[in-house]
Amino acid sequence: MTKILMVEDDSELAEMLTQYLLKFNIEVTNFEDPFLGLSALKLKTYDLVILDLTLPGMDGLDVCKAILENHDIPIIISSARSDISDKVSALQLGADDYLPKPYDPRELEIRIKTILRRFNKSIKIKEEKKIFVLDEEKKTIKKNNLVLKLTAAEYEVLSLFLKRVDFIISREDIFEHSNLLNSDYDNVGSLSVIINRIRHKIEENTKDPKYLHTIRGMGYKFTQ
Amino acid sequence: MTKILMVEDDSELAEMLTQYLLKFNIEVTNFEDPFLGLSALKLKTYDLVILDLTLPGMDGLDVCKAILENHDIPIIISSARSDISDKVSALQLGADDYLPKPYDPRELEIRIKTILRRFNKSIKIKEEKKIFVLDEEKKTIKKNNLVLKLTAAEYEVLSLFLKRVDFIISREDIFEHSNLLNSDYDNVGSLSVIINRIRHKIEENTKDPKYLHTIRGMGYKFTQ
DNA sequence: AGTCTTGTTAAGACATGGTTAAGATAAAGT
DNA sequence: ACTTTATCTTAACCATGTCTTAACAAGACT
Repeated sequence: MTKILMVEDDSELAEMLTQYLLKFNIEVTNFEDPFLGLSALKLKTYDLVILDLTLPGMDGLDVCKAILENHDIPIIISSARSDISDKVSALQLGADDYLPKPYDPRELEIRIKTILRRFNKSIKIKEEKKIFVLDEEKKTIKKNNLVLKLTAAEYEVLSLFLKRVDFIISREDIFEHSNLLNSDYDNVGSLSVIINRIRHKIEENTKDPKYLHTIRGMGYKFTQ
Repeated sequence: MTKILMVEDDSELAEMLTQYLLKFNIEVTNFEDPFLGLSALKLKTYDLVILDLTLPGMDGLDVCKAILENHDIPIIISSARSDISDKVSALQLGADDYLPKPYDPRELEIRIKTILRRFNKSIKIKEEKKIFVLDEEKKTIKKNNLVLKLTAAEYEVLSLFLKRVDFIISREDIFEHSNLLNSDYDNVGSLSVIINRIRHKIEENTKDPKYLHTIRGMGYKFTQ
């Protein structure tokens, strides 16, 4: 379920939006006071913030700034002020979208989804730092920036896996693509020995491999 | 090319708009009679509908409703009636925009583009909402973006269900389409065991399945 | 000779698919 | 409402084929 923190002093509007977004499995928690909202952000994890700029007696842009400084979370600014400069400064500050009031709840819904999709992708990219790096020129494979000590045959096999991450590779395929290994398709036994040796060099727990998986009846599969 | 179906009884206005939009690679087909328009919608695929509310002798809102009930297509309402309640009910009904006549063709053009962009996005969101995704190349099935740990037989069966979502599949069919399972049509018992094992891997509550349903006397049915 | 690498073998660990039987559930009959 | 019957579920168990792995042998290179 998507959790949204809203800062909106118009409680009627807040209630309406909460009800509307609930239909799309989006849970909204509203805070009429921006400082309460800020402290709530520290206590719970939210996916997105909807922030009303036209707050009584204070500058919403300052709140926006405070949130961005302390949290890595997307923000949608909504505002009754039709001042174009507000829009510009909000986006410059790092807000993800700007909705001039009044707006259609569906519009808000769509923007939320768009932003979350975008945001989740960028999170994925962050996580996608590769653990294993193949250098074909130097004929080395690094794990966490450390060069693995591999024999020629082990390198051949592991590099094949690295070139086809997430794909199932049959034992036959491995023999075909490796000129080192004795290409008798019969000696499947020797391959599992090599796999075993690779595992001992790259896995923490050989019995429950994290990277080099056995796909029974089909072959092996490497996952980063 | 974008195809638009228009329902407008002012043929002069219709012709003007058609000419104008053609410049932007938008093809407009106009129907002066809304019922002709409705049946045309069933025959051809359009990207968007522009509907005039002020139709002679009938309520345009009913037409709007009829379209929305039968088609997943964005609608722009145009109307000479400056009644605010018309606008509200049109949008509540599910129309995407409301243009009071008279309007600038350029305005129409911008709205069309905005709506189509938005609509395409929301279609994408729908697609991304698929909980189960089958990757036949990698031989994996993901639930909520997480690869399920399935045995060969389990994969065979579940992938068959994913290819025929919402259809009832008989036990016999499952045996026919799976080369893994012992194809004695007698050992139906083993199949329910496999189904049971799949359920344990994909359902939260095995006793009350959300996805893999039993259709007593007929077989099973998978629902996303 | 000594070290390193690859292949062979065999024991046994393991996963998987099938079997069974008891129990749960739903539909039909009374 | 109740019993009966057919159907489906599910846990436990087993047979089987597959995979792992240690130990050793053979060869290659230094």
